[in-house]
Amino acid sequence: MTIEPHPAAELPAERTQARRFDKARHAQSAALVEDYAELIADLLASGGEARPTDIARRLGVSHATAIKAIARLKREGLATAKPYRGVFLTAAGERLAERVRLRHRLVVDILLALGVPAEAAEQDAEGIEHHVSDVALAAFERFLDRPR
Amino acid sequence: MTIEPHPAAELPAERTQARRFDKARHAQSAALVEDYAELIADLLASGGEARPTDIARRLGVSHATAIKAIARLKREGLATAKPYRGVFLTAAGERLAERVRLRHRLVVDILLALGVPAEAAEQDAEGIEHHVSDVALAAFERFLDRPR
DNA sequence: CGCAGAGTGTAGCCAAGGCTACATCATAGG
DNA sequence: CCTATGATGTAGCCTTGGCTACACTCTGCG
Repeated sequence: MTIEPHPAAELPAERTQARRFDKARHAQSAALVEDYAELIADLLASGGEARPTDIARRLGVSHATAIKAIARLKREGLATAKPYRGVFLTAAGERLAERVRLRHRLVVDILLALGVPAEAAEQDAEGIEHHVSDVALAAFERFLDRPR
Repeated sequence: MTIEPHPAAELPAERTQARRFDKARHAQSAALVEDYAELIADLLASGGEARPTDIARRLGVSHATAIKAIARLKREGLATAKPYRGVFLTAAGERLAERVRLRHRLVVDILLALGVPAEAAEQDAEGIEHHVSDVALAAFERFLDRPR
């Protein structure tokens, strides 16, 4: 019975921890949009075209799943797509993609700097990047700039 | 092997990337179980008791949600709980909790070593820890052991 | 020119992980 | 001892992100 059921006894530590988990859950929701934006930007840059099937194949999901996600990007004003034409990013979408791309690189570089093998670094970065705060990113940059 | 829609055109890079996303999605699913196991272990260690309501409050979810998750832990052989008694961990559950605890600490320590402020380190670790591979953890350990 | 087949889109299903609302249990105080 | 109240458990709903199945376009080639 460590916990008081009373009102005033709300431990701040408890609330802090709860808020942390809450943020982590929210980050998880943003991750999908970020991944799509980054991938679409990548496809547009390299191949010149971003088609739902390509996106789906790269992400390892069905094309239907990709199309649903693309619809979400459109709803959020990040992408545009007319039926049977490719997908494109709005200005906001490109800004997001760029931020994500930079963050991804930075996370990979940090992992490499810590001695993580390249393949593992790429793999882990895919999951980690969505949970790195701006504050941490800034720290990463400082760390890489000023080498050991 | 999975289904090739068209034989020769399957780029390995594409499959590699798809597999990475797939792993990240799987990690996300394991995260919930890990968080609960760690928290239950923590409550048992400090308070001596892990009650659904406490768990829910700490994680910032409703007690019903916590109870559902606890049921999952039971299904997976990680926890035991009899109605209206607290929750306990099986041997497997404790092993998991211990691994998670160590990993959490290691991630926080790495973030601190990189110059991330303490509060941000704790926050970010909550999300990051579930995506750090064993290979990366080993690298983190080496990095911390041999100080710059 | 027309059509086969790949690409695209739609519909409907599922599981997971949230929630609220309600019902049941356990227990501490009066 | 018995009841009020907080803790616990159950039911049912919602949303998200997967999937398959099916229908519709587009287009290159015969």
